[in-house]
Amino acid sequence: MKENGKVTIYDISKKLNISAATVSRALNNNPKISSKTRELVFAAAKEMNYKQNRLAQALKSGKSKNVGIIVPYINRNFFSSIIRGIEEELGPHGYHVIICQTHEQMETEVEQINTLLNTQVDGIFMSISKSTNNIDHFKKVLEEGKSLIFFDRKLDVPGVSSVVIDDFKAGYMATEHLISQGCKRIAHFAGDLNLEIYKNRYGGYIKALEDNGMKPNPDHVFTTLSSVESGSAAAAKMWELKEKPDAVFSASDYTALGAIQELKKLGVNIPEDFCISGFSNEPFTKYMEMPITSVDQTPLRMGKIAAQVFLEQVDSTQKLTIEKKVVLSPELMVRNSSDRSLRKLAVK
Amino acid sequence: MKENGKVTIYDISKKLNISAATVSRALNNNPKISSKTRELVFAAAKEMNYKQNRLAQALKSGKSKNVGIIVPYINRNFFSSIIRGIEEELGPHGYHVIICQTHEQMETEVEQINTLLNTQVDGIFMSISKSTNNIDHFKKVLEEGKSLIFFDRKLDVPGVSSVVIDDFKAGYMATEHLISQGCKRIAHFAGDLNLEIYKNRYGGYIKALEDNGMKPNPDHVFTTLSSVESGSAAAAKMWELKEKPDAVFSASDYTALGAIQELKKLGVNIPEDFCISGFSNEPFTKYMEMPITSVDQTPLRMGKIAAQVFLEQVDSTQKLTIEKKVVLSPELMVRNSSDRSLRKLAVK
DNA sequence: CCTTTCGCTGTAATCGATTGCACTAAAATA
DNA sequence: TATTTTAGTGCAATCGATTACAGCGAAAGG
Repeated sequence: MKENGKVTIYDISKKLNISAATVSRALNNNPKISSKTRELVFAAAKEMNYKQNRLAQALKSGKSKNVGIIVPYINRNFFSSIIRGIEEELGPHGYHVIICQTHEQMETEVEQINTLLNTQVDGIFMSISKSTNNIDHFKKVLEEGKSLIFFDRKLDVPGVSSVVIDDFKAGYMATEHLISQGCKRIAHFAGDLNLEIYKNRYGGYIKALEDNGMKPNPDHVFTTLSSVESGSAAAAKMWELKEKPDAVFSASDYTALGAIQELKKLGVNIPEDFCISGFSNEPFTKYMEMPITSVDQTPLRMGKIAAQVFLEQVDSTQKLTIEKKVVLSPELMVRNSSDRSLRKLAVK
Repeated sequence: MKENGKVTIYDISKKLNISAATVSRALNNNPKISSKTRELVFAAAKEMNYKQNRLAQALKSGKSKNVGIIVPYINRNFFSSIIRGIEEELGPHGYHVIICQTHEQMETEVEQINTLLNTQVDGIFMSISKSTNNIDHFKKVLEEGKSLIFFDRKLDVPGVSSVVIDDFKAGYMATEHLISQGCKRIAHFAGDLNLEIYKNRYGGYIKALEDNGMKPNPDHVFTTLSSVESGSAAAAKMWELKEKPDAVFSASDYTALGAIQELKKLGVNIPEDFCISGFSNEPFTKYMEMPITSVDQTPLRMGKIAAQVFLEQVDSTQKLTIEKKVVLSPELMVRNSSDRSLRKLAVK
């Protein structure tokens, strides 16, 4: 009782002179147990401060009620918001979330998956690392009968569900918005085009131009890393062009910020002479003196929906692999960096 | 072998016609096993794709190799960075981190602690919620022989280690910096003074004033919530004073930002007429057009050190409760919102 | 040649909870 | 009264890995 905080059903059974099986059944509200016994057991359990050992239960049942989440880095607003969404949706169902980071290394990713499987998680949520180019480790998860769910960054693996935003549409929306502001020569700061998400943003950008009768200009597309420095460098290069763009759709908020800083130095008026849209709706975008237009990926919602997909899968009795692909609609947050209507109103 | 991805040491023992005990010993490199057998076992394990079941091992050993982390919200840069630090330090030692959120509710906090204990975590890291006013649930953790470590927001509980920054010193440093910039009437935007951290920041502020021969003025202290709105409201009120302050040390970056926005509206020149320092070094502070001076709490380091304290405790064979209190030094990030030296140089 | 020692392996219990099956008494039915 | 239900419990195996203890064969010592 006072030993080490370790009270088991055996301790209860001894005290009550009944079998451990009866105690277990009583605690689980098994209808075969008389209400009298049940009450005795509950009273004793409370008095002795009994706590169920979830490890033992997990071992017996084969369900640990733990899920793993693997992301490149935890402390990125986008990822931590998704994690929050998953936790909030799964917590009430008795699940705990175990967090892992890959640091963008596929090697680490493989390792993390292995140890999560060893730990007997009931499922794995993840966003693949930039360097991931092989899907064997994902297949292993499925072979063990666990569900695997990709969010945001994914690869096509049969049997794996995914929750992503429509990056193509996002690119399209952002570009079209810039067009609606009267911009005629729209540039693009692209990310790593090997990643599906960046490819799609780029694709949406191109399509929006074409649909509006504008000819995409390869000189207006700059490959960048997701950093402020990379953004200002690209902006500087962009401004050396003979035919200068009058807007940029950036696949990252950081490059958008870098561009703004650089263009201000160059004396460009935003949004009068140049409009900018970023991507991700990072917290800082709305706090700037010149708030930055950006695409919100609704990470909290993404996390919650990924969790719901998982719950559907574990609840379903059918063993056959269900594969669900959810594509969420992004939301364009129009702000000063691209909103000319505010200025026009002010002029009136 | 192909059943359900479930290969156990028994499967290996059958295939090799040896006992499971031998397999277990071989896998654990027990010196009593002949190297010949060991090699056979390793070969078979690899071939059959054996994976150790950490649940079973945890149940037997009483060590789950899991730790819990409880924070108000995961998706706050400060907390997610601490979590990252803990994960990076503990991961290589074979630990997994389980994340929980309290949403600032003590009731949830108690619940989370209970389920973490049920899950047999080896230790718990946490930052208490704002509403926590009772320490019974913390005592329970110690009674079960698990180590408990507070980071940042703590309460004094015997036997509980903690890793915090020196908020008093931080308040002192920030205030003294403002004084060094020539400010004479320094205000303070305080947080909830029931929390130790805010009380200490306030204390450091007062002491710095006194040490510099300035008389603290109660009218210059405003209680705020950690939000932009609260900051601008406080700034507006502040500007109604007859004796207007010429600087503010804000206990939150968000209120600092709100103040900057409000003061700009009022036509105040920063930092020429008014200096501002925030607190937490939120990512946005350095991205602003007017980057905000702020106190960096070095959350990554805080997480890593908390993890080290934990490791020391589990490694120590002595059962006696070790209690370690680590106080880290904050770092003041001086930026434009309070740095007049830049302007003076420019004038020259 | 017999006994002791050492090296290696097997047996069985254990961690804590769950559950199919068997069993006992009381209640219902014939 | 004899027999069948039924309600309520207990027994024992199980999940997978670990480990104290026992045991066995071979080499070493007497």
